[in-house]
Formats: sequence, structure tokens, C-alpha cells
Amino acid sequence: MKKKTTIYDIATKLNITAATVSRALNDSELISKKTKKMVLEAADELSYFKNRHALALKSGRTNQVGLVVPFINRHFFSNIIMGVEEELYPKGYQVMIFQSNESERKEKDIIEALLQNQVDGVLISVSKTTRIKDHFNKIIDNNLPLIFFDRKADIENSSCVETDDVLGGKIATQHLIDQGCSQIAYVTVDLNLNIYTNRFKGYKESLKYNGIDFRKELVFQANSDIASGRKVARQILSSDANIDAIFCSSDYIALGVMQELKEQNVSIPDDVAVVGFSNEPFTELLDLTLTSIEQSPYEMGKSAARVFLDQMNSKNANIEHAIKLKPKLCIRDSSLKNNRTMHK
Amino acid sequence: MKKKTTIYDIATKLNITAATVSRALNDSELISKKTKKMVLEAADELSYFKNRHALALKSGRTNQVGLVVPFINRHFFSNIIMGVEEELYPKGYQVMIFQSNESERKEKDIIEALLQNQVDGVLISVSKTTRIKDHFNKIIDNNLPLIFFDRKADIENSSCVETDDVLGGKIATQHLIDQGCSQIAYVTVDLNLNIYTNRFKGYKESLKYNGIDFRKELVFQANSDIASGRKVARQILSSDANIDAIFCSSDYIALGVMQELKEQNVSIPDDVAVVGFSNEPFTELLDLTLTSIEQSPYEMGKSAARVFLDQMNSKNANIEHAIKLKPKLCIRDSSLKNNRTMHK
DNA sequence: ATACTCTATGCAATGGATTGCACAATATAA
DNA sequence: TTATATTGTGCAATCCATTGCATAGAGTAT
Repeated sequence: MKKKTTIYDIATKLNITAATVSRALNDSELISKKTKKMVLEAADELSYFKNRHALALKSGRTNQVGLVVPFINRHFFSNIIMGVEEELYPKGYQVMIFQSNESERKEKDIIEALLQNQVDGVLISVSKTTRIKDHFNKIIDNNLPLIFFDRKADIENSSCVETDDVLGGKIATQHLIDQGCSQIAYVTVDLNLNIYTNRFKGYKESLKYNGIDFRKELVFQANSDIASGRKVARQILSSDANIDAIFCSSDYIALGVMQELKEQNVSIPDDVAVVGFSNEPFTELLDLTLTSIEQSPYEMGKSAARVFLDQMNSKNANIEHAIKLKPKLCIRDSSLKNNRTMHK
Repeated sequence: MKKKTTIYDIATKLNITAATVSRALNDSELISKKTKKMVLEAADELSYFKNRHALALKSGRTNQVGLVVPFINRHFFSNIIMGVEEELYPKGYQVMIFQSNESERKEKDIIEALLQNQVDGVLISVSKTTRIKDHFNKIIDNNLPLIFFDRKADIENSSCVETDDVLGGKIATQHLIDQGCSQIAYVTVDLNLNIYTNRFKGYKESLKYNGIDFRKELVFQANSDIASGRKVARQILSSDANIDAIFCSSDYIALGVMQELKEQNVSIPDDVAVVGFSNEPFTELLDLTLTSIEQSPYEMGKSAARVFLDQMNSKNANIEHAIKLKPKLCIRDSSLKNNRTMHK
């Protein structure tokens, strides 16, 4: 097993001290050009590279940030990651990516590991099963920037970047109303998460604004996947509710709903208009394209990264930032009752 | 700025030495139960956590592995990541995920950073622009396990896990021939990558096996995206070649091809059958579902992780492993000429 | 009471890089 | 030639946890 090269090896070889080597490698002005050149050559020859752990130990800083998402293989989250990296990589930060798999237990473990790694900050979208929040407070206690994105927890001195989900819920609902719908079913996911309660709030506010009574029996619950969407569609169809639109708080649910409606020969959007949420890529690949709400995950990632940088660069790591990104309605065939050909 | 708690803080508080604290925290049998209890309580009270950098420095091991993919937001790669994590997380390894963005330069930087981090091994799918391979050899020189997955480079003492792409190319082509096609256009991506040369090889072998002449003019080049697929479809249609099938070495290309054929009123699969590669999730969400080759990325990730563990646990880190995973044909509407309804 | 085990703990070095302070060597000024 | 700057290096402590070796103190046997 070959030993790794250290500055001591270089020093011995050149008959100088490690201190000089260190200064030379860091291009200190105290060191003569001749020595610098010597050191650089020797370093190359011995294929030396710095030991980041020694650095971290000495300096207390790592230039690493922790990034925690529920799942990495969702378009939404992987694009957030892209955005964060894009912003942080040029500034010399390494992004350590972890997935919680929606497990509170794993989320705790990850944060423990991040703290052990002495990361300079944590960016996180909380797992939907998370109830306790000790692990978040630990981050704050250690004076590290804590930035939530999309899904947040209520933690003092933390920041967050989120979509204006209330607005998202509103514009989707308003759009359906504009299309002439009034009996709009709403399918929600776990109401424990801020994003879903906010979308729901937007839905209700929009109904009220348009003078339409909110009807509890038009609200359904599902998980964010296709099968669950199919199931809820069957529920809706077999209920007494005489609906003319379904607003799903997830594109996957919407897709399942559309598949089921199609099989049951319900015409979309004429009998029932459908709207999803998140603007997953598949929404425009479908033969019957799906109207959805774009959340700009890439921008969200960049924004979260910038908040982190802000906090790092200001004296006080814990100024709270709160950023809301505007969602955008992407109108497609599944909800557009007139002029379909125009948008084909 | 609050200082972080160390074992010395705990030692001072309890009037014992750091050595004792360290042993107590590691549940050493040398330490009495009473002392252990005291230490554990104090540690909790001071919200102590281990400094991994000190550990790494001392032990020379980090229990971290580097995982490098071209892009994180591709279904194929993100599922490989899932597989790797699934296998390595329970064994106490942290997976550091990086994306090269298909840039040789960034790939080099990442590997440099991984070495600085003293990772215990590297799993990588090489960027398609990578030509030099010094950075890979550096890993081997440092006696670290190097495992390629999907896209590999030719490096001595490294291991690799790949799809049997030749077989993939064969079964897709054979399927098209079985459907009665004989003038099969082939669309390839960057032939610098092993995966694409192998798929191409499979295509040619299959033609030969079936006594069909290989025709150079039926081979087209494109990038792995929808727009490029549309473009190549236009090329194919406007060429003299009178084809009855298009085998695309990427699902994204196949999707673009299908969109374009549809617009030009070419019937799929009756006039032209289409087959893709990778079995991206959208292939079965389309109205006209796309036949494709499943590569089981999740399994590939698990397999790569197991190779890493094998190498770690054997004395010699550089036994070469070479694993080929069997691809699977997923037959869908885009290529199935008869009995379409059966598969609806 | 003496000699001899154990048991539980302390001491000190180690790993790699940084950095304030001291100092030698050289250059400049008087 | 002597005093004074100016450069370029070296010394040693530090960051935190681990661990081989030494040892104090308690317990046991004779």
C-alpha cells in the first residue's frame, strides 16, 4: 500500500521545512520564486495533493455544504440540485448530496453525518414524514446557515426559498373557472407539508373570490403517484359529486387520473378538465398534454444557493431570508376547452 | 460564534482525560460502566459530535466513496445513484455525488477533489468528451478501487459494470426483423463511447446473422435529445433510403423521431417501426408507447457498489472485476405490427 | 503483611497543514 | 566598517481523536 505524499515528503526531498513547502504551495509572498518553483516541481513529481481533512481540522472550515432532498430521481429535485451546484461550484464549494427517502430517521442520520463533516451550511427540503425538529435546531445551535427549499419546517433563524404555492393554487383554479368549470374537485397530498396546505389554500381562496361555494365533498386525498391517481379518479367518478374539473396537486396524480378517465370514456377536457402541478417533463410529451404549474426548480436551487452565500458573507449567519418564487401556469390540452387546434 | 464541543471539553468538565472520553465514546471494554455513563451524558449535554476530519486524518480512512455521473437529472443515472446508495449506506459508507456535465475539465477537477478528500474509492461513468485519462490513473496509483459503470475507459486494474450493449443492439434489431422489417435505419450517438459502439456492433451482427446486408447509408448520427431526433427524422425521410424501421440508440432521439414522423403522417409502426434504448419512464406514458431496451440502472448501481465492497474487503484492491448485465427488450406499440390491441 | 494480578485511567505521540514569532542571511545606508 | 532594513526560512504550537505503553490503586493469594 503506497503511502500518500505529504508536505513533509516534499520538504525532506528538498532539504527544507514543511512550513516553507506549505507557504510555497499557497503562493505566499514570503517565499522566493526559486523555492516556489522547486517545490511545485517536486510536488508534481511525487504526485502530491492536499489533504482536505488536515485543512478542515486546522481551519474549521470545509467549503462543503450539505444538500438534502427526499429523492434524487425526481425531475423537480434533481433540477434543484443542478441549480445549487451551478451557483456554488464556481465559488469553490463542494455540494454533498443526500436523499432522505422521505424517512425522518434517515434525515436525522444525514444531518448528524453532515455535522460530523463540519459542513459550512445545510440546504434541505424536509421529508414528508418528519415531525420532530431537534436535528434542525442542532444546525442552528452550531451557528450554521440552514436554508429550506420547497418544503420547510418552522425553525427560528433559518431561511427558506419556496414557490408561492398559494398563488399556484389560485391561478390553476382561476384558469379552470375561466374555462367555465365550477364543480372543481381537488386532490391533495399529505396536508402535513406546507406546499400542499398552501396549494389547497389557493384553491379555496380562488373559489371564494369567484363566488363559488367550497364543498368539502369535492376534496380527495392521494399519494403522489400514478396508481394513486387512478384510484382517486375511480373514487371521484363513483361519488355523487357531479364534477367538471379535477385539480391535482401533483402531476403524477393527474396522469393517473387522465389514464383512468380515458379508460372510462370520460372526455378530457370537455367532460372533465384536468390540471396538475409541477410541470414534470412528461406533461408535454403526452398525446393529450397536461396543463400544469411550473415551479422553476433550477431557479429555486440557484436562489437557495445565493441565500446560503449571503448568509456566509454577512457577519451574522442567521439573518432570516424568505424568498417566494412566482409559479407559472402552463396551459395545455387537458384543460383548454376552446381553440384546441390553436395550441396543437 | 460558538465553539464546537470536543472530547477535551467533556474531559475537562468531568475531570478526566480525553483518552478516557474517547474510549468511553467508542464503548471500549477498558472503561468502567460508571465512567461510560458519565461521559455519554456529558456528551449529550454539550451536544457533542465527532469530528470526521480528525478521524480521517488519524485513520487514513474516510468511509466515503466518490460517485461521478455526467448528469444527475437523467432517470438512468439518478437510479444508478439510488442503487449505489442502497447498497453502501447500510455498510456505513457515505456516497459523495458529483456531476461532470460531460466536461473532461470538470471531471478532472472532481477527481482531484475526491483524492483530496481521501475517498476510499471512486465509481464513475465517464464524460463523453473525455479523451485523456491521467486522472483515472491517479486513482489507481493511489491504490484506490476504481469502478466504471455504463461508460468505461480503458484503465488497467479498474473494474467495470456495464450493460451488454452488443446484446441490446442485437435483440432490438432482431425484434424489428421479426416484425418483418429489413431496411432498418440506425441512429447512433457519439461513437467515442463504448456503449454506442457496442449497440452499433449488435445492430450489425444481427443484420448479418439474418442475412441482411449492412448499408452504410442507413446509419445516421444525432445527439441524445428530442430536437436532434426530429432533425435526424427529417434527414431520413428526405434521403433516398426506403426504410421500414428506425432503431435509435437513445429514447430521446426515438421520441423526436416519432414526433416528426407523426407530423409528416408516416404511420408508426405500419410504415416505419421505431425502437429506442434505455427504457426511460416516458416510453410507456406516450399515447403511442415506445419499444425500448431496459438496462436496469438500479441494479447496475447496486452491482457497482458490490464490486467496490468486494475490492475493499479483499487484500488486493485492484483485482479486476468485469460484470455485464443482461438488457431486456420491452415491446410496445411503436414496433409491434400485429395484434396491437392485445398489448393495449 | 508481602507479592502479584487485574482494572481503569493517564501520558504522549501521531496524522497533515497552517501560521505567529524568531532569527539568519543578505542588502542598503551611514 | 558598523548599524539597519529587508527577505526568506525555520521552529513549534494548533486543530481533534486515537492508541500503545506506563502506572496507580484495588483485589487476591500466600
